[in-house]
Parts: sequence; structure tokens; C-alpha cells
Amino acid sequence: MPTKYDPKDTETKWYPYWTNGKFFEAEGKGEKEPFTIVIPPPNVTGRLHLGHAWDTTLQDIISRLKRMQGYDMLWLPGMDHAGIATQAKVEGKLKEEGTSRYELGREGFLEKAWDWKEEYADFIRQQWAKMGLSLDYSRERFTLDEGLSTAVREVFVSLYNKGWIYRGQYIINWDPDTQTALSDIEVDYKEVQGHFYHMKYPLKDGSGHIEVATTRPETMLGDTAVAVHPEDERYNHLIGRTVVLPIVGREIEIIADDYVDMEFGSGAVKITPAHDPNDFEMGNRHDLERVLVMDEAGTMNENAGRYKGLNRFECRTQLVKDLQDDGVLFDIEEHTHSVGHSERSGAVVEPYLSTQWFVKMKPLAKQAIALQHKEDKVHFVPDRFEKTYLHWLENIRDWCISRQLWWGHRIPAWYHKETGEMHVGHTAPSNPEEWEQDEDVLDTWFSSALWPFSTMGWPNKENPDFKRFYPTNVLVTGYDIIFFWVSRMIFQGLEFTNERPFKDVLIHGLVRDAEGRKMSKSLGNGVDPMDVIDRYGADALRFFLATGTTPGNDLRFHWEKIEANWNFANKIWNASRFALMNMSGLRYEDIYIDGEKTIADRWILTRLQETIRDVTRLMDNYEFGEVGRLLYNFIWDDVCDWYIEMAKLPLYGDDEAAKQKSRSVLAHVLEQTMRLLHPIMPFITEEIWQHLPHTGDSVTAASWPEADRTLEDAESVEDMELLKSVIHAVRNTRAEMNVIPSKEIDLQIKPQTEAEQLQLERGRSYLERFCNPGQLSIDSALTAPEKSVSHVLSGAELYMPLAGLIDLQEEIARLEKEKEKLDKEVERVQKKLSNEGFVQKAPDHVVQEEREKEKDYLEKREKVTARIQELQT
RNA sequence: GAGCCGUUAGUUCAGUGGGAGAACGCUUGCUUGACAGGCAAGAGGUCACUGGUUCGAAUCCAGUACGGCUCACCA
Repeated sequence: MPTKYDPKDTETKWYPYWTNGKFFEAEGKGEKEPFTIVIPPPNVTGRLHLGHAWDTTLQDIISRLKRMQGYDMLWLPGMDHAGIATQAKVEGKLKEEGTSRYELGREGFLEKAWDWKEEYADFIRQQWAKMGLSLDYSRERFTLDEGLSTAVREVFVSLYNKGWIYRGQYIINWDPDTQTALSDIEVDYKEVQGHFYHMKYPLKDGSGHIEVATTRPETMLGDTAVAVHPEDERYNHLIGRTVVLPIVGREIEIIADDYVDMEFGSGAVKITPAHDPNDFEMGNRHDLERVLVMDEAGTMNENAGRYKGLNRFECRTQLVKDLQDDGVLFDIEEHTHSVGHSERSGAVVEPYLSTQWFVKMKPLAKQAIALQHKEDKVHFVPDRFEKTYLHWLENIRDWCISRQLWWGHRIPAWYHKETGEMHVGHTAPSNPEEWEQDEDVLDTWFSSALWPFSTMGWPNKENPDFKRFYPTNVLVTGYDIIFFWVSRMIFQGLEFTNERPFKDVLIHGLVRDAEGRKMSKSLGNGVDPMDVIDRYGADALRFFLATGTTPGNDLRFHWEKIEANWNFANKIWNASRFALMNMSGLRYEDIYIDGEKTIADRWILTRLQETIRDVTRLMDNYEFGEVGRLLYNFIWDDVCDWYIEMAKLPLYGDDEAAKQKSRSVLAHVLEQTMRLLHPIMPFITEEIWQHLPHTGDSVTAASWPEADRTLEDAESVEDMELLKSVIHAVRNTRAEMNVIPSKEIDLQIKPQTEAEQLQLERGRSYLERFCNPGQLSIDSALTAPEKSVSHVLSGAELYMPLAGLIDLQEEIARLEKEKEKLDKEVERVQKKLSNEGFVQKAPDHVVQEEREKEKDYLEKREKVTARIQELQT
């Protein structure tokens, strides 16, 4: 084994071993209890980012843990066709090739899109492999594959028949760049510095005008009314009168509606029912005409008169100029307002009158809300996200699900060419030549919403996987897609399987750069997880992702942290190297840890049991950050800095039996530790586990450690405490006095009682190794030698005669400082104990602890004081 | 406008009723038979602020300030 850990060798070796050995494939039958996770399917558009790496690392930790705990673990992989995003990418590629989807036609385009999908799916699988994810590829699914398409049609038809899916003409969010409708949540609102345009619309009879204002002047071409508040005294007399719409010349009425805010602007509003959701509503109430003034590309149409052919922004510029010239537009105000942008294309979203398909959300939301009051609700971790989720559900509006794209699930609706009659069903009507299928496809999220059950064979409820693995146990995802995905899976799951689709939802945050900024293409601050792996290994990246935060919080990326985690891997590597160099062929069946053991052996075994218990508990609570810290400190501090150093005593000694025992303990501790760490750092733990004495084919398939109380030993812990405090004091003195470790110094220890006397005698060999004393005496009758440094410990006093090195005044000063510290402690404890409220009301064990502390501090202070006096005389 | 989160060592973050923690960074020393990407010893914090509850608050409650996020409105 090389002295330096090289993750490349290790990490390329084990993944094929695991997949060839089918360690990640769920059994799908048998006695084991199933445990299920479905991956949030990444888009087939391209590269995985650090967010994916984080998300999947968390899932892999759970999956590997559960597999080791004896569950029939299914972690189901898959990808999402990602309609708009993928279509845009494929179209971009076609453009480079000098063609377009229109030239290829629908069929030809879809062929290209499927080619793209195959290529990128492969790429994504390679990235998963580099991450070390324990996915069951035998069950991989794709949102557009046949089974999932069946599920989509089943859901669509079912909701349609129930009246919960409908088609109609409404104002929707239109993206003029990609030329498709969007749902409400696919619109990002951004504060934009715009203008507020004030206009005068003349009354028809020439008796004056009414002032209106708008941020989108081009919509005035589609105005069909002006509205005022019915109780607005300024305008009462104008209600019912007619104004002439400037430029257009259309006569429109002044109507009254209490939607109008009298305080805002002039108190009069121009109404454009075809281009604004509120105006649309008002139009319905007052039976107003709807005049659409632009086409699907955002280009002004024939209703815009002489502006026809200009795009919406050019039109705005020209129209403002013309209106100013006419004196209609008399004021332009600076105005910041939020403007909707397409989440995908970034285009300014146009509220647009259009015929689309919708899901009626109220009844579905109602069921989902009701679920959260029941025992078998979805548990959000951390639970504050349940509030976010419920708030959204309570205020939900109908979901626009049709998209004007080709890459997706085509809407299963057919229209009769002659009669216009509509047919909705799983298949086309029997005489297909007379019918035309709806051109549009469904929102990608419509199929993603079915993911937890459509991937398992639903709507065939007899599918063995569906019966065994659904509902799933936990879903892991970022808070940014609670609305897009989590909520939709819940209401669809409830509606179609009568069950929550997952018991827990583990929510994590976003990965940010070192300055806390979101990683984005435009900032160029993104980090490719594959680069991180190439430089430091997947284990280092995974450890970073697992331990950086607590659930629900964002994570800042720092290269230094990744590097530190590589150091950790290297530490593990070298500790194992040491162990293996000293195993001398120990076999798994030779490991024997019962019977007589050293203090160090008993202590590390005790610490191991504690660690097993804590790690298991924390894992179950998804507290991976704590798990990481615990294992880091156990391995680095307890195993490496203390245990291995102490075990060198027997290992380098002559006592064969003692050697053999320490080998056993060391092998056992490391083997168990590799199991504990395996879910987080699968590669290095497999590599080391395979080198160590072991049984079985892979640590992946090893059982999860269980704490064994018979291996816990309180005496060893107490011994270690005292020994550590002595060693610590000696090292401290050596450092202060500049006495290098290789130089011997005499050491005199005065135990307080016989118990401590025995403890120190038991640990004598350790003290000799760690303190390098010339002479070591342990004697309760000791008196302090002249010119010595002294330390007062709990249970013992320590003297180091350092004549020639010691400066008496400095030593006195040091002890004075020590005394001051003790004074403070004594004061604090006594203040507490003299408080009657405390003694009466605090739990007994707390009071008892304080009393013991008081005793200890008082004794120490007394000894320190005595020592100071000695030195002063 | 409503809601949520954060504010703890130089930095990044844990801790969530009983003596302030980790990692990295910093200082000093060390070729100690696994590791110098290591070992050892240190320095460093009125736990944002103000009240309250409590025998006891970094921890619970209310409010304030600053930073951030989400939703809604925006003619």
C-alpha cells in the first residue's frame, strides 16, 4: 500500500465490482422488509451539478445504510424528459446543423430528440457511477417510456372523466420565445425598473377625458373598457358614458367595478381582457369583448392596426411616441414593478388569452391538506417546510398543463375534423382518419408527479414492485422544488393510490459558492462535481456534502473543505496501513476480542460501542452532519491519536498473546468503523475493508454494526481519563519549558487515594511510553521536590523536577493564574449551590454534580495554594 | 403586505434549558519504527441587541436591528 491515498485507483475499481455483483439490485421478493427511494429524475439535458451531487449523496447514504441494516433496499434511478429544456437544447443543435424542427417535422424531430436522450442518459449514468451511487439500474425508468406514458394517459383520462381536467380559454402565462404556455410556478418575478405611462382617453361627446395609466402601453390597443370604482365620487357621473380609444378609434364604455382601487393612480383603469388576468375576470363580469393584439411570437397582429408586424417592445416604443405626439400620453413616470420571466427561456412572460388544458386544483389540494391532519401524513424534515407546502396548497390556482411543444406526452384528446367533437381516451377513436389529435403535450411535471408509482408499474396495481415497494419511504430533494414536484406527487399519489407516495420528505438547500451566491452559468461560479472528484475523489466530495450543514440549510462550497476531507481519507488510509502492517496474516476467524484485554483495548471497544449507538441514532434522524463529525473525531482522535499509539506497546513488544489480542481488537475496530463510514465514503471503506480480515464479498453487503454492551467497560474509561490528564499535563509542561519529547525528564505522581494509585499503576507502561520519563514514581507519600513544575489534577498531583530550566517566579505566576481560574470556578459553583431555588428545584443529579465539582475545585485550589506557598518560602 | 430562515472563534458551520464546540486558518515546538497533506502544545468568543419566563437562557417566549429566502400585490 502506498503511503499516500490515491482515490483514482480505488474509485474506478469498485463501482464495476458492485454493479457486476448486483449488490445494488433489490430482491423484489422474500422475507426482508422493503425500503424504497426513488431518485428525483435529473433532466436529460446534460451535466449534473453540485445540487444533484448533494441530493444523490444523501439518498445513497440512506440506501447503503438500509441495505446494511437488512432491508430489501430499492433505490430506483431514472431521468426526466424535461420538455421545454430538452426541446430547446435539441433545437439549438438542429440550428447548428442548419435545419429546424419545422423542416424535420414532428416525427423527424422526435427521432432527433430520442437520439439526444440516449446520448445524455449514458453521460448521466457515468456521472452517477463516479459518485458511487448504489442505484438499481435493472429498474431504471424514463418519464417518456411506455409504462410511464400509460400512467400519464390513465391519470389524464381519469381526471377528465371526473371533471377535474378541463379545456378552456383563459389568460395564461405565455412565453413568446419558446412559444408555449407556462404554469404559474414556471414564472419568475423580478423587480424591473420600468415606466408608468399616464394617458387621457377622450369622452365621445367631447366633454372632456378620463385619465388612465399603464406599464404596458401596447395593450391599450386591446382595451375594451375603462373601469372606475362604483363609489368613487370623482367618476360617478361618467359611469356608463363612452370614450373613444385613441389611435384605434374604438368606442368603449366606462364601467363600475369594485375591484378598482380608488387610491391607486387616477382611480380609473383601462381594461384589456385579452392581455391581463384581472381584466379578463372583469371582462367576464361585464361581458366585455376580448381583443387580442399580438400573436404567439409576441408580434402585433391585425388588431394592432398600423403597428401590425412590430414585436411587442418595438410597438411600445413607437406607440408611446405616437401617443405623446397626439397629446394622449402626457406623463411618463419611473416605476419599479415586478415582471414575470420564463423560468426556462428568460423571456418576459406575456399574460395571454389562449385555449389550454387545466387541472382543477381545489379538490386535489383539499385531499392533500386533509392528509396532513392524519396519522399517516407526509413528514417533512425539517418540519417547517410543511408550512410552506400547506400555504401553497391553500392558495393554489388551477394548473395549466398543456404545452405547445413536441417533446412530451401528447394530450390524449382528439377533435373530429367535421363536427369539432372532442374525444378523450387512452386511444384514438375507432375511425382515426376522421379525427385529429391535440397538437400539444403535457407539462413535464404532470408526468413527474406520478414518478413514485408510475415507475413501479402503476396503473397495474398487481405489479409486484408496486405492491412491494410503494409507497416509498423517503424522498430527498431541495426546497426549491417543493411546489413543482413534491406537492404534485402528494396530491396525485393520494388521488390515484389512496396513499401518500412517501412517508418522509428530506429537504436540503442549495449549494452556493464561497461567497454565498447561487451558482449560475451567468456568474460563471459553478463547480462541476466531476472536477472535484477528479481532484480529490468522490469520497471527499461526499463527506463534504454530507457534513456541511443541517437539514434544510444551504451549503457553501469551499475547496479547502474538500481538501480537508481528502486529508481525512488519507488519515484513514494510513491508519489502515499501520494496522495491516501489523496484522501478520490475521484471519477473520482468528479475531478474538473476548477475555483479558489492555486498558486501551477495553477503552476503544467502549468508545466503539458508543459511536455505533450514536451514529445509528443520528442516521435514523437524517443528521448526517453529526454522523460525519462523530466518525471524524472517533477515527482521528480516539483511534489514531490514542488507540493506535497505545496499541504500539503490545504490537512492538514480545508478548505474543498480547500482540495477538491487540491485532484482533485493532482489526475488529477498523472493520466495524469501515462499516459505519461506508454509507458516506463507500470507496475507501470498501478498499480497506477488502484488505482487512473480513467475511463476505463486499462491505456493501455487510451488516450494520450493533452496539454490544458486554464490550463496554467503565473502568477503562476512568483509567483513560486519568492517564490522559497526566499525559496532557506533561506534554503541556514540555512545550512550555521547551523540553523536546526525546529528552527524558523525571516524573513524580502523587495519587490522591488508593484507587488512583491502582489506576496509575495499571497505566504505568502507557505513561512511560507517552511521557518519556527518566524516572517515574507513583507514590501517595510524595512531597514536592524543590524546583519542580507541578500540576494539580483531579485525583493526583504531578511534579516534574526541572532544576536548571525552571524559573521560580514564572512557575509561581503560572500557579497563581491556575488559582485564579479555580477561584472563579469555585465562586460560580458556590453561588449556584447557595441559591436555595437551585438546590430545591433543580434535578437531584444536577445538584449532585455541582456538589462534586465544588469538592474537586476546592481540593485542587487548596493544593495549588499550598504549592504556591511552598515555592514562596 | 404575509410567512420562513439566519445572526456563536479570523472563516465555514455544529450545539437548542444546567460548566462555550469542530474543521480550516493562525502561533510555537517536533525527521516520535501509519501518515510532515503528520504529531504535540497554544492563542482566539459580553453566543446581534432589548425585555420576559425560569432556581438557571447561546438554548424557550416577545420585540428590535441587520442579512437572506418564499409567496401575494403591483392599472
